[in-house]
Amino acid sequence: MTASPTRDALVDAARDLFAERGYERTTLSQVAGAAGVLTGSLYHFFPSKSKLLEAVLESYLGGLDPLVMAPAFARSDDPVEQVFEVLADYRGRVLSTNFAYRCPIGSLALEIANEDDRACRLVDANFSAWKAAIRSRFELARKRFTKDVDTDALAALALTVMEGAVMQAAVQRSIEPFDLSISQFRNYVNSLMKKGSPI
Amino acid sequence: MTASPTRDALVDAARDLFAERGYERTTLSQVAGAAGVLTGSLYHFFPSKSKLLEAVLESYLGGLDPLVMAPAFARSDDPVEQVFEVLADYRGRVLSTNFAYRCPIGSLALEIANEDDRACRLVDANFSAWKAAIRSRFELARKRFTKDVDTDALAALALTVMEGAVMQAAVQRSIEPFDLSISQFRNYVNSLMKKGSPI
DNA sequence: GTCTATAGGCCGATAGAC
DNA sequence: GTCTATCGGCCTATAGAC
Repeated sequence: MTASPTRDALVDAARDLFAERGYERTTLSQVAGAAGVLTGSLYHFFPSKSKLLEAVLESYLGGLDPLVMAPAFARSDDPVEQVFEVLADYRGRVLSTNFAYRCPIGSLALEIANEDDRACRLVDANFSAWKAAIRSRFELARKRFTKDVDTDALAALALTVMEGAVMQAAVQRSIEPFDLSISQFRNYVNSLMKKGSPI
Repeated sequence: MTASPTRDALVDAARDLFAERGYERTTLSQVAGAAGVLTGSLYHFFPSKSKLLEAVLESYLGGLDPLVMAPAFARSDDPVEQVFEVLADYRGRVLSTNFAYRCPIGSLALEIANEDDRACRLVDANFSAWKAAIRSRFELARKRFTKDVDTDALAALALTVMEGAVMQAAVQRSIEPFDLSISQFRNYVNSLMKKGSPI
């Protein structure tokens, strides 16, 4: 809401700590400390830990297009390939964190489901926006599919595959299950496309 | 290890509470209370909360075949259909819990990753056993696939799809993203099989 | 093996000076 | 808006009687 450097620093710190350690394990004094203030100041901006979580989820929503989609889309002119560039970026996050990466939205989703309705709705908004961005790519490629493709279902599967693949890579501390899953998804998308217009 | 009614009750209670509320949100007095004892007794069997978590994950491992795979496998003689019966059971859990169901192993995976090495390895063991059971079904159907199918990759994708689909259903409080994802997975598996031997 | 009782610490949140 | 100081509570874990 308000543009305040302290507020921004608090949200940034909370976002990083929630992603690294989870919501419940992160204490407000850790958040305040990482932002360079004390908890008294934190409560000036956020009346509760839960409201801070909502601000973090809103920040993810705002960062989706500029930080997740746009950089991947920029690396290819082929809309279908753009989808796989997004997935390739997740692969890069898994590797660059030495398999510590977990999707922060997915992790929060499972941690707070049935506990925090407002936050859950914001997770839903993040998922919906993610799928809408991916779906738009498949829509652009509609002419190259052999049949009428359900781009809604394809986008849901893309998110499903990303979440499941990232989760398995983290547990196994190996990129193998990620690559196996994505390669199968690619096979499937290829199977839907006319020959001569491979991805 | 030791067969003790109290110990069993503690593990059962912990399993249910961890699944419902997560590991961090569950307190040991809740676990003890649900098992009908006090925390002093809990510490007779488990020297720490982390060791109780390990016992829970071992109990999931022991329950995988009799509770997850066998009932689904029993409903069909077709090994490929058996895979989809397993997924259908997850669908049933999502619906019967009014969308509160989240895969307890996947939830623990994301909650404890990078926090508890021993527990993480047990999550890995659960995932590996799940994939091995599914892979064995695809192996039994090997003759019906058109090409040499990578059953390892297919099993990894099956777990990926289950985890991602269950997660989305919980967030969206709707079965739609689950069904969309599974229907796409079924399309893919069908596309790998010889015509005249559909699932 | 189960109990009572409690240690010791950290947490979310608040009050109020500046 | 940021600080100091602290409340009240709950947590994991322990000690020791029975």
